[in-house]
Amino acid sequence: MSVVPPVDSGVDISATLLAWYDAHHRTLPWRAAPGTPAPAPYRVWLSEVMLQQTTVAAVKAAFLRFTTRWPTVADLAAADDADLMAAWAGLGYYARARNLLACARAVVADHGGRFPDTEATLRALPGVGAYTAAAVAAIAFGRRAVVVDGNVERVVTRLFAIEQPLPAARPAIRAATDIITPDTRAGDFAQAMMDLGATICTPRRPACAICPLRIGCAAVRTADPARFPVKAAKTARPERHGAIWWIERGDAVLLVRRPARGLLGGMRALPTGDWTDTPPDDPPPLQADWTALPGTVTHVFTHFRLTLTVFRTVVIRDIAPELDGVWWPRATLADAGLPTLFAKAATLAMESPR
DNA sequence: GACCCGTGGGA
DNA sequence: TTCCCAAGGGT
Repeated sequence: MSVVPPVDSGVDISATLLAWYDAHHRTLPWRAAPGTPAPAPYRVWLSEVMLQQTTVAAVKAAFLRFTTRWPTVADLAAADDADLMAAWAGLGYYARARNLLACARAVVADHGGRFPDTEATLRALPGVGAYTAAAVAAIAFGRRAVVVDGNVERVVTRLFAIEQPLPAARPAIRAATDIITPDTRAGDFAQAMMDLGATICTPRRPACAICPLRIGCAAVRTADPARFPVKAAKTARPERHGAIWWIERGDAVLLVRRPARGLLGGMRALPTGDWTDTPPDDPPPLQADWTALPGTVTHVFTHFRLTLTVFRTVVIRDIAPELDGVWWPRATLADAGLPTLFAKAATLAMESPR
Protein backbone atom coordinates (compact mmCIF):
# COMPACT_ATOMS: atom_id res chain seq x y z
CA MET A 1 0.00 0.00 0.00
CA SER A 2 1.42 3.36 -0.92
CA VAL A 3 0.30 6.59 0.60
CA VAL A 4 1.37 10.03 -0.48
CA PRO A 5 1.41 12.82 2.09
CA PRO A 6 -1.29 15.23 0.92
CA VAL A 7 0.43 18.45 1.84
CA ASP A 8 3.96 19.01 0.63
CA SER A 9 4.70 21.70 3.16
CA GLY A 10 8.35 20.91 3.62
CA VAL A 11 7.61 20.33 7.29
CA ASP A 12 9.17 17.30 8.97
CA ILE A 13 6.11 15.92 10.75
CA SER A 14 7.87 13.65 13.23
CA ALA A 15 10.50 16.21 14.18
CA THR A 16 7.87 18.89 14.64
CA LEU A 17 5.70 16.62 16.74
CA LEU A 18 8.61 15.43 18.91
CA ALA A 19 9.61 19.02 19.61
CA TRP A 20 6.04 19.74 20.65
CA TYR A 21 6.04 16.63 22.84
CA ASP A 22 9.25 17.66 24.59
CA ALA A 23 7.56 20.90 25.62
CA HIS A 24 3.96 19.82 26.16
CA HIS A 25 3.84 16.11 27.05
CA ARG A 26 1.43 14.95 29.71
CA THR A 27 2.85 13.62 32.97
CA LEU A 28 1.34 10.20 33.72
CA PRO A 29 2.13 7.60 36.41
CA TRP A 30 3.31 4.97 33.90
CA ARG A 31 5.32 7.31 31.72
CA ALA A 32 8.92 8.56 31.81
CA ALA A 33 9.73 12.12 30.82
CA PRO A 34 11.41 12.49 27.41
CA GLY A 35 15.16 12.00 27.66
CA THR A 36 14.95 9.86 30.78
CA PRO A 37 15.26 6.05 30.94
CA ALA A 38 12.22 4.08 29.81
CA PRO A 39 9.92 2.68 32.51
CA ALA A 40 10.08 -1.05 33.30
CA PRO A 41 8.42 -3.10 30.54
CA TYR A 42 6.02 -4.47 33.17
CA ARG A 43 4.69 -1.00 33.86
CA VAL A 44 4.42 -0.13 30.18
CA TRP A 45 2.57 -3.36 29.41
CA LEU A 46 0.25 -3.03 32.41
CA SER A 47 -0.68 0.52 31.53
CA GLU A 48 -1.26 -0.33 27.88
CA VAL A 49 -3.62 -3.18 28.74
CA MET A 50 -5.52 -1.00 31.21
CA LEU A 51 -5.78 1.79 28.65
CA GLN A 52 -7.45 -0.44 26.05
CA GLN A 53 -10.75 1.34 25.41
CA THR A 54 -10.50 2.91 28.86
CA THR A 55 -9.97 6.55 29.78
CA VAL A 56 -6.73 7.86 31.25
CA ALA A 57 -8.66 9.20 34.24
CA ALA A 58 -10.04 5.76 35.07
CA VAL A 59 -6.68 4.03 34.62
CA LYS A 60 -4.63 6.27 36.90
CA ALA A 61 -6.06 4.94 40.15
CA ALA A 62 -6.13 1.35 38.93
CA PHE A 63 -2.52 1.51 37.80
CA LEU A 64 -1.36 2.78 41.19
CA ARG A 65 -3.46 0.15 42.96
CA PHE A 66 -2.03 -2.70 40.88
CA THR A 67 1.60 -1.61 40.95
CA THR A 68 1.47 -1.10 44.71
CA ARG A 69 -0.01 -4.52 45.30
CA TRP A 70 1.92 -6.33 42.54
CA PRO A 71 5.16 -4.39 41.89
CA THR A 72 6.63 -6.86 39.39
CA VAL A 73 5.39 -9.24 36.74
CA ALA A 74 6.43 -12.13 39.00
CA ASP A 75 4.24 -10.76 41.79
CA LEU A 76 1.32 -10.50 39.41
CA ALA A 77 1.91 -14.00 38.06
CA ALA A 78 1.67 -15.33 41.62
CA ALA A 79 -1.59 -13.49 42.34
CA ASP A 80 -4.72 -15.37 43.28
CA ASP A 81 -7.21 -15.39 40.40
CA ALA A 82 -10.13 -14.19 42.52
CA ASP A 83 -8.05 -11.37 44.05
CA LEU A 84 -7.03 -10.13 40.63
CA MET A 85 -10.55 -10.27 39.21
CA ALA A 86 -11.86 -8.38 42.23
CA ALA A 87 -9.14 -5.76 41.86
CA TRP A 88 -10.18 -5.29 38.23
CA ALA A 89 -13.87 -4.89 39.07
CA GLY A 90 -15.33 -1.72 37.62
CA LEU A 91 -12.76 -1.37 34.85
CA GLY A 92 -14.82 -3.43 32.41
CA TYR A 93 -13.81 -5.76 29.58
CA TYR A 94 -12.99 -8.50 32.04
CA ALA A 95 -11.28 -10.70 29.46
CA ARG A 96 -8.44 -8.22 29.85
CA ALA A 97 -8.01 -9.27 33.48
CA ARG A 98 -8.01 -12.96 32.61
CA ASN A 99 -5.49 -12.37 29.84
CA LEU A 100 -3.43 -10.12 32.09
CA LEU A 101 -2.89 -12.99 34.49
CA ALA A 102 -2.27 -15.48 31.67
CA CYS A 103 0.27 -13.12 30.14
CA ALA A 104 2.14 -12.54 33.40
CA ARG A 105 2.34 -16.27 33.97
CA ALA A 106 3.55 -16.84 30.40
CA VAL A 107 6.30 -14.24 30.88
CA VAL A 108 7.43 -16.03 34.03
CA ALA A 109 7.08 -19.57 32.67
CA ASP A 110 8.30 -19.06 29.10
CA HIS A 111 10.56 -16.00 29.24
CA GLY A 112 12.33 -16.26 32.59
CA GLY A 113 10.28 -13.44 34.11
CA ARG A 114 11.43 -10.85 31.58
CA PHE A 115 9.19 -9.46 28.87
CA PRO A 116 10.27 -10.38 25.33
CA ASP A 117 11.62 -7.30 23.54
CA THR A 118 10.38 -7.58 19.97
CA GLU A 119 7.04 -6.75 18.47
CA ALA A 120 6.51 -10.27 17.11
CA THR A 121 7.33 -12.05 20.37
CA LEU A 122 5.18 -9.64 22.37
CA ARG A 123 2.31 -10.16 19.94
CA ALA A 124 2.23 -13.86 20.84
CA LEU A 125 1.34 -13.14 24.50
CA PRO A 126 -2.27 -13.37 25.73
CA GLY A 127 -4.15 -10.10 25.49
CA VAL A 128 -1.40 -8.45 23.45
CA GLY A 129 -2.65 -7.46 20.00
CA ALA A 130 -1.11 -5.44 17.20
CA TYR A 131 -1.43 -2.13 19.03
CA THR A 132 -0.11 -3.24 22.42
CA ALA A 133 2.81 -5.19 20.93
CA ALA A 134 3.90 -2.16 18.92
CA ALA A 135 3.43 0.22 21.85
CA VAL A 136 5.47 -1.89 24.29
CA ALA A 137 8.21 -2.56 21.71
CA ALA A 138 8.52 1.16 21.02
CA ILE A 139 7.99 2.66 24.48
CA ALA A 140 9.68 0.06 26.68
CA PHE A 141 12.39 -1.23 24.33
CA GLY A 142 13.08 1.68 22.00
CA ARG A 143 12.23 -0.29 18.88
CA ARG A 144 10.88 1.33 15.77
CA ALA A 145 7.27 0.15 15.59
CA VAL A 146 4.20 1.53 13.87
CA VAL A 147 1.80 2.25 16.72
CA VAL A 148 -1.82 2.78 15.68
CA ASP A 149 -4.56 3.36 18.24
CA GLY A 150 -7.73 5.39 18.11
CA ASN A 151 -5.86 8.66 18.60
CA VAL A 152 -3.45 7.88 15.78
CA GLU A 153 -6.36 6.91 13.53
CA ARG A 154 -7.95 10.28 14.12
CA VAL A 155 -4.75 12.32 13.73
CA VAL A 156 -3.62 10.46 10.62
CA THR A 157 -6.96 10.47 8.83
CA ARG A 158 -7.00 14.25 9.34
CA LEU A 159 -3.37 14.77 8.44
CA PHE A 160 -3.87 12.86 5.18
CA ALA A 161 -7.59 13.65 4.71
CA ILE A 162 -8.41 9.96 4.28
CA GLU A 163 -11.99 9.77 3.00
CA GLN A 164 -12.37 6.00 3.19
CA PRO A 165 -14.57 5.00 6.17
CA LEU A 166 -13.42 2.91 9.13
CA PRO A 167 -12.81 0.05 9.51
CA ALA A 168 -11.91 -0.45 5.84
CA ALA A 169 -9.44 2.43 6.03
CA ARG A 170 -7.20 0.67 8.56
CA PRO A 171 -4.58 -0.59 6.06
CA ALA A 172 -4.26 2.88 4.55
CA ILE A 173 -4.00 4.45 8.00
CA ARG A 174 -1.30 2.00 8.98
CA ALA A 175 0.67 2.75 5.81
CA ALA A 176 0.35 6.48 6.36
CA THR A 177 1.50 6.14 9.98
CA ASP A 178 4.48 4.09 8.82
CA ILE A 179 5.55 6.96 6.56
CA ILE A 180 5.65 9.53 9.35
CA THR A 181 7.09 7.26 12.08
CA PRO A 182 10.73 8.16 12.79
CA ASP A 183 13.56 5.64 13.01
CA THR A 184 14.52 6.87 16.46
CA ARG A 185 12.27 7.89 19.36
CA ALA A 186 9.39 5.85 17.95
CA GLY A 187 8.06 5.42 21.50
CA ASP A 188 8.01 9.15 22.16
CA PHE A 189 6.50 9.69 18.73
CA ALA A 190 3.66 7.27 19.50
CA GLN A 191 2.98 8.91 22.85
CA ALA A 192 3.18 12.33 21.21
CA MET A 193 0.51 11.29 18.70
CA MET A 194 -1.69 10.12 21.57
CA ASP A 195 -1.17 13.33 23.54
CA LEU A 196 -1.96 15.37 20.45
CA GLY A 197 -5.10 13.32 19.86
CA ALA A 198 -6.18 13.64 23.48
CA THR A 199 -5.55 17.36 23.93
CA ILE A 200 -5.63 19.11 20.53
CA CYS A 201 -6.73 16.83 17.70
CA THR A 202 -9.83 15.82 19.67
CA PRO A 203 -12.90 14.06 18.23
CA ARG A 204 -15.09 17.15 18.49
CA ARG A 205 -13.96 20.75 18.11
CA PRO A 206 -10.26 20.11 17.51
CA ALA A 207 -8.02 23.03 18.47
CA CYS A 208 -6.48 23.42 15.03
CA ALA A 209 -5.40 26.99 15.75
CA ILE A 210 -2.79 25.80 18.24
CA CYS A 211 -1.89 22.50 16.57
CA PRO A 212 1.82 22.04 15.88
CA LEU A 213 0.98 20.02 12.74
CA ARG A 214 -1.50 22.43 11.17
CA ILE A 215 0.98 23.44 8.44
CA GLY A 216 1.18 19.86 7.17
CA CYS A 217 -2.48 18.93 7.76
CA ALA A 218 -4.84 18.29 4.85
CA ALA A 219 -8.02 18.35 6.93
CA VAL A 220 -7.47 21.80 8.39
CA ARG A 221 -7.65 23.13 4.82
CA THR A 222 -11.18 21.75 4.49
CA ALA A 223 -14.45 23.18 5.80
CA ASP A 224 -14.80 20.58 8.54
CA PRO A 225 -11.64 18.90 9.86
CA ALA A 226 -13.64 17.16 12.60
CA ARG A 227 -15.49 14.94 10.14
CA PHE A 228 -12.41 12.68 10.01
CA PRO A 229 -12.19 9.80 10.59
CA VAL A 230 -15.19 8.88 8.45
CA LYS A 231 -17.07 5.96 9.97
CA ALA A 232 -19.49 3.39 8.65
CA ALA A 233 -23.08 3.76 9.85
CA LYS A 234 -23.87 1.80 12.98
CA THR A 235 -26.94 -0.22 13.95
CA ALA A 236 -29.32 0.46 16.82
CA ARG A 237 -28.65 -0.99 20.27
CA PRO A 238 -31.19 -3.73 21.14
CA GLU A 239 -33.06 -3.95 24.43
CA ARG A 240 -32.91 -6.95 26.80
CA HIS A 241 -34.69 -7.81 30.05
CA GLY A 242 -34.01 -10.13 32.95
CA ALA A 243 -34.27 -10.90 36.66
CA ILE A 244 -31.79 -10.73 39.53
CA TRP A 245 -32.23 -12.78 42.68
CA TRP A 246 -31.23 -11.21 46.02
CA ILE A 247 -31.09 -13.96 48.62
CA GLU A 248 -30.40 -13.02 52.25
CA ARG A 249 -29.48 -15.33 55.10
CA GLY A 250 -28.62 -13.68 58.42
CA ASP A 251 -26.18 -10.84 57.73
CA ALA A 252 -25.11 -12.28 54.38
CA VAL A 253 -26.22 -12.36 50.76
CA LEU A 254 -25.66 -15.12 48.21
CA LEU A 255 -23.03 -14.44 45.55
CA VAL A 256 -22.16 -16.75 42.68
CA ARG A 257 -19.27 -16.92 40.21
CA ARG A 258 -20.14 -16.32 36.58
CA PRO A 259 -18.92 -18.74 33.89
CA ALA A 260 -15.30 -18.15 32.92
CA ARG A 261 -16.06 -16.96 29.40
CA GLY A 262 -18.52 -14.52 27.93
CA LEU A 263 -20.19 -11.44 29.36
CA LEU A 264 -18.74 -10.49 32.77
CA GLY A 265 -16.96 -13.84 32.62
CA GLY A 266 -15.23 -15.05 35.76
CA MET A 267 -16.62 -12.29 37.94
CA ARG A 268 -18.51 -12.60 41.22
CA ALA A 269 -22.19 -11.82 40.71
CA LEU A 270 -25.72 -11.99 41.99
CA PRO A 271 -27.73 -14.93 40.63
CA THR A 272 -29.53 -13.96 37.44
CA GLY A 273 -31.67 -15.66 34.83
CA ASP A 274 -31.65 -15.35 31.04
CA TRP A 275 -31.51 -11.93 29.44
CA THR A 276 -34.05 -11.88 26.63
CA ASP A 277 -35.74 -9.42 24.29
CA THR A 278 -38.96 -9.48 26.34
CA PRO A 279 -39.40 -9.54 30.13
CA PRO A 280 -38.77 -13.18 31.09
CA ASP A 281 -40.80 -15.42 33.32
CA ASP A 282 -37.91 -17.39 34.77
CA PRO A 283 -38.53 -19.68 37.72
CA PRO A 284 -36.60 -18.47 40.78
CA PRO A 285 -33.54 -20.52 41.77
CA LEU A 286 -35.39 -21.75 44.85
CA GLN A 287 -38.90 -21.97 46.32
CA ALA A 288 -39.36 -19.01 48.64
CA ASP A 289 -41.47 -15.96 49.38
CA TRP A 290 -40.12 -13.56 46.74
CA THR A 291 -40.71 -9.81 46.65
CA ALA A 292 -40.30 -7.90 43.41
CA LEU A 293 -38.59 -4.67 44.46
CA PRO A 294 -39.98 -1.38 43.16
CA GLY A 295 -38.03 0.11 40.29
CA THR A 296 -35.55 -1.52 37.94
CA VAL A 297 -31.83 -1.64 37.31
CA THR A 298 -30.74 -0.47 33.88
CA HIS A 299 -27.29 -0.95 32.46
CA VAL A 300 -25.84 -0.21 29.03
CA PHE A 301 -23.34 -2.60 27.51
CA THR A 302 -21.49 -2.08 24.25
CA HIS A 303 -24.07 -3.88 22.18
CA PHE A 304 -27.33 -3.95 24.18
CA ARG A 305 -29.25 -2.18 26.91
CA LEU A 306 -30.37 -4.25 29.87
CA THR A 307 -33.30 -3.70 32.24
CA LEU A 308 -33.45 -5.93 35.30
CA THR A 309 -36.06 -6.55 37.97
CA VAL A 310 -34.65 -7.38 41.41
CA PHE A 311 -36.41 -10.06 43.47
CA ARG A 312 -35.62 -10.32 47.17
CA THR A 313 -36.12 -13.11 49.71
CA VAL A 314 -34.82 -14.27 53.07
CA VAL A 315 -33.91 -17.88 53.75
CA ILE A 316 -33.01 -19.86 56.88
CA ARG A 317 -31.49 -22.96 55.35
CA ASP A 318 -27.96 -22.94 53.90
CA ILE A 319 -28.73 -23.24 50.18
CA ALA A 320 -25.33 -21.86 49.09
CA PRO A 321 -23.74 -25.24 48.29
CA GLU A 322 -26.56 -26.40 46.04
CA LEU A 323 -26.52 -23.08 44.15
CA ASP A 324 -22.73 -23.12 43.92
CA GLY A 325 -22.48 -19.83 45.78
CA VAL A 326 -20.98 -18.18 48.85
CA TRP A 327 -22.56 -16.19 51.66
CA TRP A 328 -20.99 -12.75 51.60
CA PRO A 329 -21.49 -10.33 54.53
CA ARG A 330 -23.68 -7.47 53.35
CA ALA A 331 -21.58 -4.98 55.33
CA THR A 332 -18.51 -5.70 53.20
CA LEU A 333 -20.20 -6.12 49.84
CA ALA A 334 -18.08 -3.28 48.44
CA ASP A 335 -15.06 -5.61 48.76
CA ALA A 336 -16.64 -8.42 46.76
CA GLY A 337 -15.47 -7.03 43.43
CA LEU A 338 -18.87 -6.93 41.78
CA PRO A 339 -19.14 -5.56 38.25
CA THR A 340 -21.10 -2.32 38.11
CA LEU A 341 -24.34 -3.94 36.99
CA PHE A 342 -24.50 -6.09 40.13
CA ALA A 343 -23.31 -3.28 42.36
CA LYS A 344 -26.31 -1.26 41.12
CA ALA A 345 -28.67 -4.15 41.88
CA ALA A 346 -27.17 -4.56 45.35
CA THR A 347 -27.71 -0.90 46.08
CA LEU A 348 -31.35 -1.19 45.05
CA ALA A 349 -31.85 -4.30 47.17
CA MET A 350 -30.28 -2.81 50.29
CA GLU A 351 -32.03 0.54 49.98
CA SER A 352 -35.52 -0.83 49.27
CA PRO A 353 -37.81 -0.66 52.30
CA ARG A 354 -38.97 -3.96 53.73
C1' DG B 1 -14.99 -8.51 8.29
C1' DA B 2 -18.52 -9.08 11.80
C1' DC B 3 -19.53 -9.61 16.29
C1' DC B 4 -18.70 -9.87 21.16
C1' DC B 5 -16.96 -7.66 25.26
C1' DG B 6 -17.87 -2.64 30.28
C1' DT B 7 -17.80 1.56 32.08
C1' DG B 8 -18.08 6.46 33.13
C1' DG B 9 -17.96 11.09 31.45
C1' DG B 10 -19.10 14.79 28.36
C1' DA B 11 -21.92 17.21 24.83
C1' DT C 1 -31.98 11.42 27.58
C1' DT C 2 -29.33 9.79 24.21
C1' DC C 3 -25.39 9.36 21.86
C1' DC C 4 -20.58 9.27 21.33
C1' DC C 5 -16.32 8.27 22.89
C1' DA C 6 -11.75 6.09 25.30
C1' DA C 7 -3.97 3.97 24.43
C1' DG C 8 -8.30 -2.91 21.50
C1' DG C 9 -8.25 -8.02 21.58
C1' DG C 10 -10.36 -12.51 20.77
C1' DT C 11 -13.07 -15.45 18.01
